[in-house]
Amino acid sequence: MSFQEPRTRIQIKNHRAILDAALEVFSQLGFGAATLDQIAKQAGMSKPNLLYYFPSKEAIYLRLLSELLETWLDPLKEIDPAGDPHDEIRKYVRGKLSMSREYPRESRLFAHEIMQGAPHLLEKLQSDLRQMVDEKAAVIDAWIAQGKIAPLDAHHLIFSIWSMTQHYADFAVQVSAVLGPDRDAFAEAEAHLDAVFGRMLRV
Amino acid sequence: MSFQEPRTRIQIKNHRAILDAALEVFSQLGFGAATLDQIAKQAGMSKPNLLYYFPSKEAIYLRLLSELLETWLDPLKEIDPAGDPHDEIRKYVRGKLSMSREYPRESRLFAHEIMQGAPHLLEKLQSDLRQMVDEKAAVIDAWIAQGKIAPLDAHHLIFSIWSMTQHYADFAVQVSAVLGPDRDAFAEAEAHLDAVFGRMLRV
DNA sequence: GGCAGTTTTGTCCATTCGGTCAAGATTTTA
DNA sequence: TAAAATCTTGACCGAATGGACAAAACTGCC
Repeated sequence: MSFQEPRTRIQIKNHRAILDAALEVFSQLGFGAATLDQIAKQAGMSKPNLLYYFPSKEAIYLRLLSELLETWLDPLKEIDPAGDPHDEIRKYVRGKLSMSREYPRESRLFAHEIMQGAPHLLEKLQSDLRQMVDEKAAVIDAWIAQGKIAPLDAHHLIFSIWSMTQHYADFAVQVSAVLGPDRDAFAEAEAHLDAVFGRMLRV
Repeated sequence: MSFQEPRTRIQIKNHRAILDAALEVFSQLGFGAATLDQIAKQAGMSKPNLLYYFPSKEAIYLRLLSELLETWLDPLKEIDPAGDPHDEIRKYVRGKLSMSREYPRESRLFAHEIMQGAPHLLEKLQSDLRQMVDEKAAVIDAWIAQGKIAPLDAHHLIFSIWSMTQHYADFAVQVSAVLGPDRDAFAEAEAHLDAVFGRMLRV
């Protein structure tokens, strides 16, 4: 038996432990290379017990993905067409960078899924994500038409924000290898990205 | 028996076929999730035959990685301290974007390795890569000190170039899902990045 | 304290994994 | 053309994998 909705105290605790452990393992190895034994060990329980709460490895993965996509889109939704263009975009950049710092595992899980061709997510990307991006790109285009920010391709501007911010989560190992152990990558990144987007958007 | 250096015509052909097939499979699934059967099938030969040319799965992977790192660093090496700062940096950006377009599999292979903690590459990153980046960052800092380009953190500027260009290879599926099938992501990216770095570097 | 329901795990299973080996097929060489 | 060297593969191995199952341990309730 497995559970659509955890009810008892124990179920809630173990559900959380499993999803957290699975996030840890999947985000490092990707779906294919991760094993149930690793996840069970990380969650501090036996493999059969883990399968008492979730019907399969894929079910755990899908649960993580579906929870993730919403969280991932939230900062984009908050871009306010009525706000100050520079503030709104820089707020979005800061929000995405914060997510890379606070939720690097989620970022890497997402990156693994995309790099493998997004087998479980492609449809959502083509519908939900595309619609949201188109909508916000239209807002940016309107700001450009009003001369409030510099003329840039709105879709690619969004890609640039995604890539520069997620880089600090997905490639954290490389970043710290290059910067050395004494520099605070995220603190520096915040100042850097503030400067970069300030220059980029100024008319 | 396996071969340090392929000699005969057949060895050369099969070596190439195996490395190409392995690149295809590893770049999509990462090392752990890829299987020798998949690689052998992709290379059009039996698994034992594949293992006649390489001693192990890891040996194939390591060969790919070691060839890759040099290729990957080459464009950075070509930044010329004596050249025009704007030209040199924009040439580098264009070079990296071209590599994402022409060698997306190599880009994704590298990304997989880094995201898993760079188990086979960490030392090289901390020595070779770090040294090369420090060297070129010093060149950029000198340009900034001379007032030739805008004052930005040189290391993070390099990270920004890496992330924005590699994004079009590593997240190609997402990019095309968002842009739709009719837009040419790479052509647009070239114009976009030209505009972005033009604005970013202008004093 | 005892009973029903819940939670946990030891044991097992079929499949797939990376890799071996010996025998056969093919190519090269003399 | 025939021996020598190279190339190829079917059959196989032990280990690890995702998952099944039934028995045991634990929990909450009367």
